[in-house]
Amino acid sequence: MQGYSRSNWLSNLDTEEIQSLQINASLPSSLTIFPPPITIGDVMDLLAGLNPQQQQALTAGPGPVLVLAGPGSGKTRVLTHRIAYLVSQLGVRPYNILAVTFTNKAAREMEARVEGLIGEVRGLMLGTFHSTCARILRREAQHLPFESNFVIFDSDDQVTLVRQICKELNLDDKTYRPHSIHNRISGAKNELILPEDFPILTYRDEIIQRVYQRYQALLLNSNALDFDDLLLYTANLLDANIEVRQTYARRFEQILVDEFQDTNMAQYRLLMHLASFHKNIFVVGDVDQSIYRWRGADYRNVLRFENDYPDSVVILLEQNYRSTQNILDAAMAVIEPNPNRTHKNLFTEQRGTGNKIVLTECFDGREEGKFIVEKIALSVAQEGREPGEFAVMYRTNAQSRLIEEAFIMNNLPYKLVGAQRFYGRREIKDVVAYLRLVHNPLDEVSLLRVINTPRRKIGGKTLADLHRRATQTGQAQTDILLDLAQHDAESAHTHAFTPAAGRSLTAFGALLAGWLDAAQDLSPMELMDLILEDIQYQDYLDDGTDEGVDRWENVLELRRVAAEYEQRDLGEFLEQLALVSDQDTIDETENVPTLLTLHAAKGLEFPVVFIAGLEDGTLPHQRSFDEPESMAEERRLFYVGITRAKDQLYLVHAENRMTYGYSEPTEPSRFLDDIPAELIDGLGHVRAGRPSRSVRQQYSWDAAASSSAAIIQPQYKAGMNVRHPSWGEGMVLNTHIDGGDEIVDIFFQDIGLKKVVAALAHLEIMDG
DNA sequence: AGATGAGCGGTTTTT
DNA sequence: CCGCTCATCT
Repeated sequence: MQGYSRSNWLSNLDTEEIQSLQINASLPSSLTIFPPPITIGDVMDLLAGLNPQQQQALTAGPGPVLVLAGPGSGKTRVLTHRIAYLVSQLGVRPYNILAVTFTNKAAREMEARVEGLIGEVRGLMLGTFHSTCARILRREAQHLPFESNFVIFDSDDQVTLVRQICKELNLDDKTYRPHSIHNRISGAKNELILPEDFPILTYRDEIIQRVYQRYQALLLNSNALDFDDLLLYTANLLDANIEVRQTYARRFEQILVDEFQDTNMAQYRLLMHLASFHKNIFVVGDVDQSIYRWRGADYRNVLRFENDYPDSVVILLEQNYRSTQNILDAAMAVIEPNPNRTHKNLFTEQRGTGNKIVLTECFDGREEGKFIVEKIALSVAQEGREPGEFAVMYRTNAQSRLIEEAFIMNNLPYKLVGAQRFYGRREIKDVVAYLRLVHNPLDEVSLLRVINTPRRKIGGKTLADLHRRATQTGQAQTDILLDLAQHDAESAHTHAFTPAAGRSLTAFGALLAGWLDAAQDLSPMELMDLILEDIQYQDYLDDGTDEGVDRWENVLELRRVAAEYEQRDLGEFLEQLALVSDQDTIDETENVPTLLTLHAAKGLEFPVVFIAGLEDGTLPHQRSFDEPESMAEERRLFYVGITRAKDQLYLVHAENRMTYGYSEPTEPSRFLDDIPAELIDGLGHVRAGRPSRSVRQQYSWDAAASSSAAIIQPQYKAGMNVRHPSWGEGMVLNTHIDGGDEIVDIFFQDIGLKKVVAALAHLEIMDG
C-alpha cells in the first residue's frame, strides 16, 4: 500500500520547492501546507519485535543520543527503524535527515531497509563519510581552492605523488620512505593539522612538513583531493564559513551515525558542526569493535561525545540476536582483559548454548588451508549447509593465498573480498587514469601514467622537457599537448622539443583532444570504448600469455561496471571507483564461501566462521607487540571475528608459518589462552591429520555431486582414546572420509602417528 | 627508448 | 617469496 504519505508526496518536489515550503510552513496560517504526520500503520508497528532498550533508542530524543551496541544487538535495525520513525511518526522530511556509515554497502543496506519500512524515501542524505563530504565539497567548490569536478586520488596515487616530491626534494627514499611520509601526512590530516601547523620535534618532522606542504600544493595543481582531504576540507569549511555551516546545520534536523567508534578527529568535528544547530545527533557504536586506530580512528570520541553533550541519553544494547551463547562467552572472555572498558554482558535468549568452539592445530599454512576446505566440504556434504554460509577470516591479506590454493586444488569455488585486488591492478589503473585525465585534464598523476602507456616513445627526457615548458609558460602540461595537436608544427611550443619527441607529444595531444571533444556526449562506457579502441589496448595487453588474456578480461569487467553508469556522468563513475570499499564488492548472490580479512568482516555475519592463523605474530600481529594500545586493538580484532559467527566457530593455527620465504615455528596466539577450556571442543590443541588425497570427489558442492556421493559418517572423533590389536593404545588426532573409507589418524603411545582405515582396523574405543 | 636481470626491501589492517 | 627499483645493455 503506497497511499497518501508525506514522504511520497514530498518525493515529487525538488529541493528548492521544499525549501520554499519550509518557509511557508512556518508562517502562521490556517492553510495546512503539510498534511499531519503520516501514519503508516502506527508507532506500534515500528516498535513491534524490538526489545525495551531498542524501543527506547528508537524514540529517544530530541537531543543527542548515544547507543552503545554490542555485536549482533540489532543496531542496524535500530538505525533503520529510527529513520522510519522520524519520517513517518515525527514528520521529519527525509531532506532534513543525514545518515552516515563507513561503507557504501552499509549505506545501501540501510536505504533498502528503510524503504522496506516506509516506502521510497527521496531526499534523504545517506552515504559514507567520504561520499557525503565529496557531495558537499562539489556543491560548495566556490568557497574552496579547487574546482567542483575534482578527482579523488586513491592511495596509490597518493604515494606516487609523495614519491615524486621526494625525488624533487632530493630525499633519500631509504631514510624517507614515501609510504611512511604519506602515513604521517595522512595522520596529520585526520587530526585536522594543516602543513603550517605540523608539529616539529625532529629534523625529520621538518622534512615531512615540507613534503606535506608541497603535497597539498600539487594536489590542488591537479585539481585533486585525497581521501583525507574530503574530510579535512569539509570540516574546515564548516569551521571557517559561518554561512555554509548554518546552511547545513539548519538543514540536518536529524543526524544518525553508524560505527561511531571508528570516527577520527576530522569526522568528529565535522559531525559536531553539522549538529550544531539542532543537536539531534544519534550515534551508534561499540568501543570493543574499534579496529581502525591506524587510520586515525579514536574510540575515545565516544567519551568525548558524552563530555561534549552532558545531557545526552545513553542506551546500552546487550541482547544478542546472532550468535549462540558459547560463541558469546568466548567473545566476552577474549575482550575482557582489555583495559579501560566497561563490562558488557552479551547474552542470547533464542540461540541457545550451541556447539562448542573447535580449535585446531595444523602443521603449516598449507595444511591449514586444506583443513578448512575439507571441513567446509564435509559440512556441505553431510550437514546440508550451503557453501555460502561459510567465511574464512585472517589477519593479513597475504594469508589468503594458501587458503585460496587449497580451494583451487580441490576445484572448489570461493570468493575473495577485496576491492583493492581488482582496482589496484595495473590494467584497471591504466584505463581509469585515461578516464580521469579526460574528466580532469589537470590530473598530472594520471597524465604521467598514461602518456607512455602503451609505449609512445615519450621517455623521461621528453617528460622533463614537457614539465619544464609547462612551468616556464605557466600552462598545464595538457594545455601544451593540446596546443601542439591544434597547431601541429606551427605551435609556439614546437621548438621546445626535439623533432621526434614533438611528433610523439603532438600525436598524443591529438588523441586527448579527440576524447575531450567526444566526452561531451558519450556515456562513461562509450568513452571507455573509444579510448580502448584508439590506443589499441587489447593488443597492448595481449602478450601471448594467459596473464595477458586475464588482464583484458579485467578491463571488460571494468567496462561492465561502467555500463551501469549509462545515465550518470563520468564524474560520478570515477567517484564511485575511488570510494569503493572492500566490503562493497561482496556479491551476495554467489553461494560460495567468503575469504576476507578480519577488518573487512566488521558488520557482517556468517553461520560458520573460520579464523585462521591464530598465532603470536600474526594475531596479535608482530607490529603491535610493543604498544599496549595496539595489542588491545588486536584483541578487538579477534573479538570482531568471533562475534561474526552465528552457529559455529573454528579457530585454527599452524605450528609453522612461512614468512619472507622460509618456514618458522610459531606459538599459538596468546588470545587463545583466554577462552575457557569448557567452551572448546576436544582437548584444546589437536593436530589436524594429513589431508585426504582428493576431497574433490566426495565433497564437491556441486548439487549433483554432493547428493550422489556415497556419504559415510565418521565413527571416530579427535580426542578419543582407542586400542589397536597390535599397536596398543593411542589417541585419535583426526578422522576424515576418503574414497568412501574413514581414515583415522592415531597417535600411538608406543609407535607414534599412524593412519588407519577404520573399517579394516578392529579398533576399540576406550572412552568418548 | 625500451628490454632485461640482479638486488633489495618489505608486509597489518583500508575509506 | 614476490614484486619493485635501478643499472646495464641493445
